[in-house]
Amino acid sequence: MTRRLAEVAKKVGVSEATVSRVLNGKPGVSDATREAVLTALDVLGYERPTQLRGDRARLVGLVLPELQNPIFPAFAEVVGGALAQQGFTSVLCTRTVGGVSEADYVDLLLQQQVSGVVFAGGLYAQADASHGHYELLHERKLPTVLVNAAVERLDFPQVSCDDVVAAEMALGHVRALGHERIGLVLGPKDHVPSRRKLETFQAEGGDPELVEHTMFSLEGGHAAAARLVRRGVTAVICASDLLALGTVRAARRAGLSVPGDVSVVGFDDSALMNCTEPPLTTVRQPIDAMGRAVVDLLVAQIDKAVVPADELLFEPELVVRASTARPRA
Amino acid sequence: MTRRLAEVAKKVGVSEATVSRVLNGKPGVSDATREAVLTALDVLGYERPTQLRGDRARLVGLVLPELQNPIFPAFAEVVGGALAQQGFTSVLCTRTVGGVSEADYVDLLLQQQVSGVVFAGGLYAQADASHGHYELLHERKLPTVLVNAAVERLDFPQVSCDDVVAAEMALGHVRALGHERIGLVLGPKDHVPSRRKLETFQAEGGDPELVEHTMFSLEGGHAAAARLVRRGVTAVICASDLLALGTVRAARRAGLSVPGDVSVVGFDDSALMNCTEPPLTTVRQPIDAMGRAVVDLLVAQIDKAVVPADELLFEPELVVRASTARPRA
DNA sequence: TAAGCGGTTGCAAGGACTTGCGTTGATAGC
DNA sequence: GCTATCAACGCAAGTCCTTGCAACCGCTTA
Repeated sequence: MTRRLAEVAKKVGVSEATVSRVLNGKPGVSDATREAVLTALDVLGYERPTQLRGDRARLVGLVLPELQNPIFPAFAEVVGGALAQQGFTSVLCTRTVGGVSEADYVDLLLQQQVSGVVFAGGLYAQADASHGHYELLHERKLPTVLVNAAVERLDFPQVSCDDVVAAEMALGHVRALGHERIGLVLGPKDHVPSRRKLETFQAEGGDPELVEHTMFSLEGGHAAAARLVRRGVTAVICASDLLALGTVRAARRAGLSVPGDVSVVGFDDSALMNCTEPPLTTVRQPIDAMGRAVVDLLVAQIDKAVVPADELLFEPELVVRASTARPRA
Repeated sequence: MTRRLAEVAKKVGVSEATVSRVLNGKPGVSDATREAVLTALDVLGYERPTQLRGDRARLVGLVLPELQNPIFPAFAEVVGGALAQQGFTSVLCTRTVGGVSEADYVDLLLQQQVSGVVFAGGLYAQADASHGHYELLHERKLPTVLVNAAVERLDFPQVSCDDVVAAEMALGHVRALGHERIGLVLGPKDHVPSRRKLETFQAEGGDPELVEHTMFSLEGGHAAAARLVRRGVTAVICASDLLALGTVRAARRAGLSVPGDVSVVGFDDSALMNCTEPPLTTVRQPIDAMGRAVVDLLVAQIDKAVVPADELLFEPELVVRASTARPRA
């Protein structure tokens, strides 16, 4: 970058002093000259100083694990919209196959000078995964909010859907219908919300033999539920709607009808779940309220307010549709 | 920023020379010292030079209009995954209610020094909207690919699903079943893919009286289809799966069955459309192939290759499920 | 133990950038 | 037509940053 000022000055036909003033936003330069200098800077391939790029860089990182499950795009829309109203722009980062790790995204977001970061259903949810990058955020004092999981050691504010209540609701619903042999399809073993649902399931007397862990996808649900169906469950509670749809498919593949032979309960109430066959009974996460809480917590931190590193628990809501019914007598 | 080097040097306990070397990425500094200097820089609130932020800033902007329609998150996953394999990180930008405009996103992405931009179903699709920001991209010679629309005046490479073939397939399918009174539910009037479908519909002898424009949402489809149903159509072709689901709902609200009384054809074949009631007959966009083509075109541009500003047309595929049938005699 | 060697760091000269001040030129007022 | 005024800009001194060179340190080798 030797002789940057000299080169630009020569190109524009002004003195180095003038170029220097433009680059530092100093007064005493006409608009026309300022514009000419900046243009020459771009033409010559130099980078403009940050403050001249307009300081609209009010960016917030939004880190999601995937986009397949419709709950994540839906959540991104809620949070993105609420942030936009506060004058922030959200940058959506998704881990994809063969893609970028969460730690990489944290590096990236730090480099981009984001004002804050929101993690939803990310690695942090997996208790066994590396947490080094969270500590990095903590050191840098970057405003952060975690959604639907807990990292106990770190002091981040958290927003979650109450998994205990969710599991109780689902279990209570199918038991009230008369089911006794009830299966549970969960995400990976180190996924905290799944772990919490499992604990509640067992505390409420659910059969630990009828619990399956799998990946969060329709196919994963299919495989896990197939095992449960073979063991004669009459109801299956799932940790996501996609798992529930996989469960419906597994039951049908086994020649059973839903809800005639097997009742299925989902979790999330993501979009279109009232258009499915059968319309899915599910436990709704209040993502609107949660999203707004996330943004409030984040903006408060950005405004230097002291935010307690508590976990805000939101009450889910049971949405009864047509995938659950009384068991066959 | 007076005495930056001196201040940092004093804090770390080294000479200004060493700090200078670190800031310029020069060799001859131990890793420990380098780290200490960078940490001090952060602590003192100075900004790291761009090249030290890891030159992994191989960012690509991915601008989508919304995330409600599952086709957009799906597309984002395909493109994001393919980009990740090439070592790029995608930044997903979504316009949301009360949110950021496409022009704002372009500014933002330029500021973040992205390597390229992909627009899908964005403003550019709307022929009447402002295109100033596309010209800006063109001036800066920033690699850009447009998906599913045309901006004739600008020389951007484009990747699209062939709307002519899509409309012919859908129309041919319902006509082969014996339908004659066929409605068409499209997006906004200035949405280019909708416009192309309309032209094909008319060229193939479709009735212009049975065409409705609406917003791209389930509710929009419901409202538009309700008007068509009142006019006695026996089949409805829709410009997206969400519109099709809205159409199914409108038909049922009118006391008609699908496909018994009304056949419905969607467009996109987004996820879960085989789980709906009824499973939706739809025209599949080959988003995998399209996504890979987008990435190829973009990476070629980034690698300074000359890419023709053509429109690559991808053939859609008719997926017949259970929302279409012969009309009642 | 001393010499050799490679990696790390400070010194200081030289170069790049900044800034106070003076000059220029345009405009307006007398 | 003359001059006061002021914005815009260049000059050059001063400040800050960069870099070649040499000193230093720890390690290996004779």
